[in-house]
Amino acid sequence: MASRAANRAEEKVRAGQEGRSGYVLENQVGHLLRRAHQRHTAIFQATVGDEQLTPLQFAALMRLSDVGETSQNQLGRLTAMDAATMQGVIKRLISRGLIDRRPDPNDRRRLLLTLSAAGEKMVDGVKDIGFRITDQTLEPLSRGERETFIKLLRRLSD
Amino acid sequence: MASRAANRAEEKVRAGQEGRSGYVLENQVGHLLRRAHQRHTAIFQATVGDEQLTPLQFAALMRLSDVGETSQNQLGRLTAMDAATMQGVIKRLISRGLIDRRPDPNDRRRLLLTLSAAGEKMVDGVKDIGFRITDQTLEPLSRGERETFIKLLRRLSD
DNA sequence: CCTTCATCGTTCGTGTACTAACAATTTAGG
DNA sequence: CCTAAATTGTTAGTACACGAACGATGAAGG
Repeated sequence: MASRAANRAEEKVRAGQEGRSGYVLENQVGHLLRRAHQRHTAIFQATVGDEQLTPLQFAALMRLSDVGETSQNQLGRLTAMDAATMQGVIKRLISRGLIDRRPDPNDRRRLLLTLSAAGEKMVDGVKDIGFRITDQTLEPLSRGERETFIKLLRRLSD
Repeated sequence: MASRAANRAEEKVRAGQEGRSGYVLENQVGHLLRRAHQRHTAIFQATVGDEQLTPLQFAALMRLSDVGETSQNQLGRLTAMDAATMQGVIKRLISRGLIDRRPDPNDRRRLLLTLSAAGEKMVDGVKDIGFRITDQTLEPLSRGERETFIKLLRRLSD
């Protein structure tokens, strides 16, 4: 085993007690948001299973299915992704044949995105999985708590 | 301007209405967690200012200040970081002279970490900033709502 | 017109985040 | 005691995340 001193510190930390600094990481929103997001990502990966979609790829596909044809930047805005991030996500989806891209005839700066046939099929297949993932993530809360939580969380994410 | 159709879709999405898929991204916890985390990170960067610390570097320093000397993996457990992630965070903190590292005399696999003098000074300087960041992140909520939110969030992050 | 300003998509650099594999240890069990 | 299992830290690979800078284009104004 490690050192006894370190173990004592670890137990103290697990119990949420403060150390020298008076700064308890477990009480800070940032830390909790990060951990909750980590947990959700793990659930996502496990539930989405064989489809091998990441959360962002999933969001982009669902959104594209909703709005039809759009430009890359616009899809980024609709999914809260940076233009640089979007670029990578789209690149991977195109290379997997789930999205088609063509130049906008009315604006030569733009690239218009649409779901390919395979993309449409993918969306149909995973739509329900999305709800299951949300359910599993919220599983520790009661029905009423879930509503409260979502309502508050939404106000912290605008 | 872009196409009218795309704009109509964008407005619809902003209003939280559903599209073809019946899957409203804005109602899914994962998406909201991601956005709230994004917002927090932005607040963190803006508030921490000149110190140039990232959230993870901040967490590692505060934790190390609490527990004193520990190994890398153990510090990772105490801050909810993967061993591979921890490795990178520590590498950067060492290269900035905020952390010292020495081999554990009782276990030759381990590396023991401590705050350097500069690290101690950094911790003293940024401790208060941490609370200010938490406050600013929770600013959209009332005092009672904040408590509720943290309590629920903690249950979703274990 | 034509010049200023904004937008589009890309690339680079830095920093999470996690899986998988690895060599070097240490620990546990027979 | 000795082998099998677990732990420690590292690396490689993939995927977000964002600031900053870029060239190309488009829009608005005088």
